[in-house]
Amino acid sequence: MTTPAAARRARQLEERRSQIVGAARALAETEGWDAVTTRRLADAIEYSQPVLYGHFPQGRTEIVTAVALEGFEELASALAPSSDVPAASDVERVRALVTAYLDFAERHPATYDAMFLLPVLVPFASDETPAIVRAGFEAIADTLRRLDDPPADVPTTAEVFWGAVHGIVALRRAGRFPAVHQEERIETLVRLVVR
Amino acid sequence: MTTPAAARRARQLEERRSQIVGAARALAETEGWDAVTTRRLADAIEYSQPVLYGHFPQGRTEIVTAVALEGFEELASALAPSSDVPAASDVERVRALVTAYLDFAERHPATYDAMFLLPVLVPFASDETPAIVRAGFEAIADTLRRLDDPPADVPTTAEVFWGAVHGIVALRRAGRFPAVHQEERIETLVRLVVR
DNA sequence: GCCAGACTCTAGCACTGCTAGACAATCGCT
DNA sequence: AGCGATTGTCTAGCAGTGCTAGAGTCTGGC
Repeated sequence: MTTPAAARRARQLEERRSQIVGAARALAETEGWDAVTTRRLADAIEYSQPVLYGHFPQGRTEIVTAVALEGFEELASALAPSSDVPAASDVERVRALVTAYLDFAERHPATYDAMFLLPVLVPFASDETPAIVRAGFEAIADTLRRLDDPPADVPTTAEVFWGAVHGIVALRRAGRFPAVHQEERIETLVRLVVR
Repeated sequence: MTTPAAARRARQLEERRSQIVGAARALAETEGWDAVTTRRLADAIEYSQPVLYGHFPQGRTEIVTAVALEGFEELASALAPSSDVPAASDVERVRALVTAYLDFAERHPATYDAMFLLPVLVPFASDETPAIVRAGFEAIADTLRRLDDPPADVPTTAEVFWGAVHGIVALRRAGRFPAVHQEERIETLVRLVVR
């Protein structure tokens, strides 16, 4: 019994939901997550604050979560191509993977923070972990599996490798690393995994 | 012209300063940094809020910074022993380093956050970087230099290695890693660096 | 014992996330 | 077409945050 009016309303609701997520992400990328307040989000969508809670009953955290999930989707598609370039060598494939990851983190720093730093309502490392979130991990594991001399324990190696790349992003972003020498770091990391 | 009274006052001031830092750290470790509010800190030292700003003009961030600096001191002494166990093998020394680092992070999670996650008033990767902050990095670099087959570019390798260990801490702490398999991760990481 | 200066507190500002309750627009029905 | 109930939205406000101006008290050196 979905009347046309109800269908239109549902569409408008979905529209506005993605407006909220879009505004949150844009605001976070331009001014940082501290600037993403419920009042500014309400201003951005030209509604009052309580409207936000109609879409996201868990409040601000749930909005951050929505941005994070968008990010996981984009990261997965950014990493996917790296694993199946048939003509490439091991080193080239791993380098492509690392570069794609670091590029994503650098291009969308706030989104990356939502994915890996901020408190978020996604169950990680659990049975209910969304498939999209796993996809990035799988891309890393796949690349490792295709090495000429693959590691004995691929999942653990993938975790450690992922940690290493994330560590570079995190320490770099927090200013703990100098801005220069990023290429050397990439090359060093690649050579740790494949040789 | 320091009168006895002035000397006593200076001592009391120093005393109270470390009370503030101690209270901040204890509160952060037991209830998380969100619980470290200026009001609760004022309660802890039994003074009113403005007193905090007498000691730390830059406010809360400066207090977090003080905790971070304490942490860097402790991390440096935790890592120092690993590099100069003379009878040990490469693998043993690197494993000792990684284990000491991970132990520190696990025992003082909030302090670790202050050091590597939270915004802080320490200039990293600069000429004014405090010596204590550099010390941890030097411990890692030293261990690498003593390998039977040391890497060509020790500083860069130290950065990447540090990033890898930090990545494991960060992803584990944020719940992005499963709680188990930590030993396997350590062993995998050690074997990436020395073989 | 007095008085300047150091010290501390109260009270308040502007902001945060979030929500109860009043109000208005809209929809489905007769 | 117009009624009634539902849905949607807003205003106003709560309790909390970091931080600070200004009033008041206490203390040390003369």
